[in-house]
Amino acid sequence: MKKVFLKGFVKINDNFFIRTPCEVARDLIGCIISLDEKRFFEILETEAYSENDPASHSYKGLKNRNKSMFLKGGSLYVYLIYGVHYCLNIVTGKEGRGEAVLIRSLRDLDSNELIVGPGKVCKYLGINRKHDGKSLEELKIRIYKPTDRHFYITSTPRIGISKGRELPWRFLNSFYKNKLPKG
DNA sequence: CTGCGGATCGCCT
DNA sequence: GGCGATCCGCAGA
Repeated sequence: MKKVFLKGFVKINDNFFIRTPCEVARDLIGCIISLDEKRFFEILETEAYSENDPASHSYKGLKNRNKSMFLKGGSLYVYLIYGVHYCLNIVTGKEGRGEAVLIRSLRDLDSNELIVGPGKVCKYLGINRKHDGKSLEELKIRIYKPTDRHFYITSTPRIGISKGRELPWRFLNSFYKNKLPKG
């Protein structure tokens, strides 16, 4: 049992994801995520995407490829990028909003290893197309929130996009700033 | 029906 | 810093 990591953390409640993607993305920094209650990861870096946002997959409305992004908050939107890597998003807001938060990097609480980049995040967590459209609840994925923050949060433009650069919708734990991509 | 391009990564120079 | 890998939904014809 690695529950020792959860001292000072509480399980998030159902309404956590029923907020704007920016609020959720910011609030996820410093949270602990676990798929199996064996391995625990601190979320270091996230990005917010919304429907009225040219960088977002939901920008042009509901399509077959982005339909999971329009599910209710707490659902997963997992897509394959460049035919090679998966990217993990957690949907926010009410059903039909087309908003989500991309998980960009983690810290393995066992090894202290940093897992930097959304493709690597999915590789480490074992996230793939089978997770797309499922909810955190049905997958038994737990997220815990710190009761007190002991770090600062930086926001920057998002990584790897051509449109929507002016929006500071990337959030990261300032302590790891120089180990993460520049914004 | 076809061609394009993407919320990336790792290896090469 | 540049490029190739490798998939597939969608825009355009």
